[in-house]
Amino acid sequence: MAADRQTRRVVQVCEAAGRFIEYWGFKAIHGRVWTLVALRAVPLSQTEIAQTLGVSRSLISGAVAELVDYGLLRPVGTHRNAPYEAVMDFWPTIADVLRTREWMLLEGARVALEGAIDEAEYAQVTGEPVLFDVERMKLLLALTEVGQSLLRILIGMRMPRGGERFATWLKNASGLVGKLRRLV
Amino acid sequence: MAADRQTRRVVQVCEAAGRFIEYWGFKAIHGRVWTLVALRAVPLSQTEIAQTLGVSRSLISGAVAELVDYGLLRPVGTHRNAPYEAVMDFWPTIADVLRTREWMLLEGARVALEGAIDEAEYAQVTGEPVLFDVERMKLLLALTEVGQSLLRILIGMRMPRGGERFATWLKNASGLVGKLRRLV
DNA sequence: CATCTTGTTCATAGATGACTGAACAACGCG
DNA sequence: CGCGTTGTTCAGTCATCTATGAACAAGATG
Repeated sequence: MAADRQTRRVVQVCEAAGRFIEYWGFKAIHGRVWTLVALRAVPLSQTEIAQTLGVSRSLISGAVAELVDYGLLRPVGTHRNAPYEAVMDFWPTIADVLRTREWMLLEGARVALEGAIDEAEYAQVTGEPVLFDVERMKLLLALTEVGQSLLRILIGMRMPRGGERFATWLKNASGLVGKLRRLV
Repeated sequence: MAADRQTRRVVQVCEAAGRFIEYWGFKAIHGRVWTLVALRAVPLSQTEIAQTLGVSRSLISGAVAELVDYGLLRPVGTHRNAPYEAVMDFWPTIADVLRTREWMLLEGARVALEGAIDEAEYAQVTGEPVLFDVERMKLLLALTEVGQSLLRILIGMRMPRGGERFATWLKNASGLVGKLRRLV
């Protein structure tokens, strides 16, 4: 049946999206669920999602709750079993993840580096043996700071307001990449 | 003892680097080992690395072999137990990882999307019911293409040749981030 | 009210991956 | 040639994470 063929193709897309997003700190199931709901023309119930993706309802239950929490899925209607639709402008969520997780990682490295540099320079003045390369530590420190600058820029990127946000944002991003090519 | 204090600080840096790099497709142990060897002023034997980081020699053996394979560590001397020094310009390795892994992920998504779009458009012409939103599929397809353009740019970024490559590259990157801020 | 469907919770199975320790191999050195 | 040191290999442990199915709760529907 033609509908089956369409569904099979889209499930393949969902799985590709899941694999992709798995690298970016989310779970694969998040990518699969969001993609399916985003691409399906009508709002979907959890049972439909589970059947289409071929996984258990319990797995979907948790994943949907988390996606709603992230602001990437939204129930359409108020009653208990309201079906879900996808929120298309996912940039705020990405930015949030960048802010919390990646920032913490960089900040942790930066603080540790500063501590190590202080310790080594203290040894330098007191004439004790310096075991580590202070120059390189300072280079790595500068690297974390460049990373944090870059993160700040990405976090600050605003989604355009108004109707078809995602399409507009995509056009923006595309133009930006073009300019970037000329810079490099 | 002062040397102990320095070492403890640096091990903290190694652990922070490990946590950070874990998000980027490498193993945490790679980050820890490379950072330690990079920051230590003299080449290190595997035994020293294991003792300093507080892990088994077997773990270090595998990690070092992989890092040498990546081109991030290099034995200094030719004899069997030659100690290791760090290769500082790691950009070629990052670019390689981006090329292989991230590219494959994007490419998989792109191919799956094209298949799904074809299937849906075929249903459209034959007058069969179209279950999915072709417009959104095309938007996601455009997104993968923007992603691939960005990847191509990053992969193409060349490390400067000559003496202190890492410092120069860092300066380049820093300037680039500054320009990027003005673009956004 | 009884029943059916839908979503949630939880204990658990299964897979994956990091890490260890012991056994082993390859030297350098007395 | 033994002996000690260093690196490698491998089986097995432990923790983590995904996913399941059964039991349960909350409505809808008859």
